[in-house]
Amino acid sequence: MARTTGSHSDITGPRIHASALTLFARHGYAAVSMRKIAAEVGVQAGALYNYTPDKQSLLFGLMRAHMLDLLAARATHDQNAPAMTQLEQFTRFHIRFNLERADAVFISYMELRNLTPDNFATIEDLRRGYEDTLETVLQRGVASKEFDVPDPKIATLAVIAMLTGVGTWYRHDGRLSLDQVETIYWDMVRKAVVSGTDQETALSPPI
Amino acid sequence: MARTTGSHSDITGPRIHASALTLFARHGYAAVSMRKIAAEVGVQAGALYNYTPDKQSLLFGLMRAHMLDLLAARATHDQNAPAMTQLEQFTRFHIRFNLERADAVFISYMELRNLTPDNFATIEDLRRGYEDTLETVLQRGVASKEFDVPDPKIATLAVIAMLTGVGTWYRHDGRLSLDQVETIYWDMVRKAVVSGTDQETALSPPI
DNA sequence: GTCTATAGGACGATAGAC
DNA sequence: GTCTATCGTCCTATAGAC
Repeated sequence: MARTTGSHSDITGPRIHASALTLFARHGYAAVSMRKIAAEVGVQAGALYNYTPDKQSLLFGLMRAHMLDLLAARATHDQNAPAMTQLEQFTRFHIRFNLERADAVFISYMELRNLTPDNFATIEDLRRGYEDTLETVLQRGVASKEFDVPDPKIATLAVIAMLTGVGTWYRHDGRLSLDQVETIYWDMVRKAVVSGTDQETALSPPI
Repeated sequence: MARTTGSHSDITGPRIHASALTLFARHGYAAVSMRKIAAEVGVQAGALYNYTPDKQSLLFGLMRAHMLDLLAARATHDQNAPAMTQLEQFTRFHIRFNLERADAVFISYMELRNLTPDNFATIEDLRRGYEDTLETVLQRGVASKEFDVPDPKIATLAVIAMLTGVGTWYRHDGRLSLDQVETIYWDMVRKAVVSGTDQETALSPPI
């Protein structure tokens, strides 16, 4: 340690991404300077430009990598299981995956407005692809009569918003284990999409 | 119009708040300079300091005013109605109020990290006060057996996250009216907090 | 690949004229 | 109450030495 010059390409790149991720999540993209990222990594600001053409590309790269990770993990799930099984899997997966990557999730939501239009469109496409995997499950559950939702698209957005919200309050040293949290949310998600108890269910009467 | 100097205290103050609200929501607090706010208002940057001691106070004032508005509107609701009635009222109120103030809602959530610690604590207290009004409804509904939720605190956060999420996609010229959206969400909220249909309800067995 | 140095500009906030 | 002018600082990105 304590060397002040030399070649470090193998480790500097990942360290830049890790530091940028943490700092962007904590203070916001616009509030974090390239100098601060460099200081966290332990290099001078100019050295960052060996790894990224500019600050915008650094943000976009972090968000894109996160979305691709999310889609890749989601793609491993069985898409032929019963809709109820798939919905539980999605619920538990979304909570757990997002809590494990709280910084990336936070950035991918909060910093959308700091993307250039092209980059924004790319991230939005990826996000919509993820949402579509849930919407498909809900549609199939409606078709099989496992679920009863008046509007699968809105139900998709509602479920994802509810689950993503866990990230705003969950603490690993809190009173509930991750599994308990998953179970509580799964209970609410399941009830929300199945048939109601016939009290004032005025929506989507059977045709 | 087109006068370049003079006294405008009656209108400049509100215009500064309105411009700051819009710009902060669109680009983020850190990305908006005092010069840009001044340009939007139609004054020079120095003039802003007749109305706010600094940029931080401007942000804090917007967030505080929004939270006080929210709490004042919520305080007008009947707190002795049946829990089911109160929950429907909260659901529709939260969606409608937040959609009518999309910029303020967005800022009050996204810019928390740009508040000084003292200001952050103040806003957090106000936010918790609002959440408590819903948690109280859920607790009363559990006591009266109208609701069946294993953890009212988590259900509170889950419901609020789900409802606030409407702001990320709702457009006034979209395919659904505000009332339709409220009804769809109320259907999901109601079902999520009442008793399930006895399939795998392993949580909180009756004592 | 990292350094130092710097170009060229924007930033928050203040001072003093009117 | 608003203006012009400015202080001192910070910014992104680049150039050239090693």
